[in-house]
Amino acid sequence: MHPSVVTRFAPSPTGFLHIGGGRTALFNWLYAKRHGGKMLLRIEDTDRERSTPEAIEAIIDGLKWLGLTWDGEPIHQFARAARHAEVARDLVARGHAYFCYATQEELTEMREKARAEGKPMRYDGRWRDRDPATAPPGVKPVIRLRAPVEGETMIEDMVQGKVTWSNSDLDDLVLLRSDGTPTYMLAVVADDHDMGVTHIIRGDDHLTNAARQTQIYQACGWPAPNMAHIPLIHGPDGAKLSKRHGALGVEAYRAMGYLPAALRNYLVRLGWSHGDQEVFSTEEMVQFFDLKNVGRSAARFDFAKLSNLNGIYMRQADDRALLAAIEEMLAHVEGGEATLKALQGEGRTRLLAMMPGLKERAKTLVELMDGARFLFAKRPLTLDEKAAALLDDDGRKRLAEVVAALEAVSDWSVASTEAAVRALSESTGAKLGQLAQPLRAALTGQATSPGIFDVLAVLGREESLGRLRDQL
RNA sequence: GUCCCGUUCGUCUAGAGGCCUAGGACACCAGCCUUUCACGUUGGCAGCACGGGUUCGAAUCCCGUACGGGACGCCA
Repeated sequence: MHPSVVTRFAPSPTGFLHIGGGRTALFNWLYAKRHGGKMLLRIEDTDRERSTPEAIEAIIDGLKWLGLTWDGEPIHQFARAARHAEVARDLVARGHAYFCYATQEELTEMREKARAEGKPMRYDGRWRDRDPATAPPGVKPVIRLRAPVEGETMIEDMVQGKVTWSNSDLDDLVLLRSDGTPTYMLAVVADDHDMGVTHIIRGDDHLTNAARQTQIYQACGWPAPNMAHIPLIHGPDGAKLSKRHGALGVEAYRAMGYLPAALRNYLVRLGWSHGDQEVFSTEEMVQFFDLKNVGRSAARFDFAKLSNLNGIYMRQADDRALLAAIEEMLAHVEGGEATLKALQGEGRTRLLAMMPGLKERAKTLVELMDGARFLFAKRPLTLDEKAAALLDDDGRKRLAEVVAALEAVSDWSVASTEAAVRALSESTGAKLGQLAQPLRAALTGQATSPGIFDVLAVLGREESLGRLRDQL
């Protein structure tokens, strides 16, 4: 165990926080918490063309919603450009890097030639040992790493194990662009070093980068942090998660009515396991999380399992907390304002009262609100197909009997209405279901709902009887 | 194409040579419970990619094949 663990989540602000990034953040957060360390947040915005303030905001918003916190202020990588350039120049001064004047055309040529020969694309090192005095006029150079040409580069990855590359497969990468800005490779190494990062936990799409970054660490004379390359999350079709495959931002999951705790639980089990345990409180996750139990193969995203977990979390949730989550969801969903408005006053009271019955029957907050629609509906209700079928001639006849029985009830409650309907069932010989279903249809406009006597109680005597008479 | 990584039920996974007649969860199917739907509960279906080794013994170790994925930028 390390005395003080420092992890970091380092997204590039070119879009929202997608689900894979969310899991990477979660793993970093858990690992830091588990070891009593810190998780830093670094915005990798050195790509000035594609980085946007909106994306930064979306990422931060996403992390907050997911309940993942970081220590200190977010670090903006671009702000450290001067430091990066300094590291690059120092490397040149010490002979570990050099100026390269090759043009884009020359590079393209090299790439095509390599492809034609079936070799990996690599810069041929034409400026590696050339005298900068022979540089063509007017060409601004880049700084490239003078990478070792012989031997191997090896990393001891905490998830992938020992991984080695032949140095002959790795070329002299660019550290500093011709405009003086750092490349990702340089910036990452310099920042992780300067920030005191002890553990780099990131997607395994960075595995090959790890080799090149290791070479930079070596050139700088810095010890490389521990690394853990976690497998990616794939779409349902097994291919890389892309926008086309529904690589949604975490805020999309909020809008779909998932609870952050459920999403965290789902995400942590993608690639990580603790025996047969499926449901983890946040405390348990922190207590048990370990890189040792992270697998090496990619996982597919499965909405069915997420929904199942979400249902479990919803059923366990406190009614008021659920209401708060619903309001947060509505604030982020199109057309949510209208429902939000309906949740003032009476509507709010009704929803809260009906919550135990509703949360039992929904897997997402959206489903829950769908099932709650009848609470806000105005008379006369429009019936859906199944409800209409329940109120055929026979159904209406029974409904009339039920109405008569209920009209006799004065102290309106779950118990009293149930007693009245049960008594009717006994005296007429009708099964309870034969009375309850028409009742449900008339009261809710649907064939399914929470317990019908609960509905009666929540709606109240006047509204209930009104809705029933509307259907006679 | 080159390099790297992977492959246990449809999906997520347990499994560190005998405890495996391969376990759990989701999904699916059937039964029970029941005023509907859910919940709960009982049972069922279903998997070690393939081929060679090593070993008394392999899902577990080694090699190969196939398939999948990732990376090959003056993007991150």
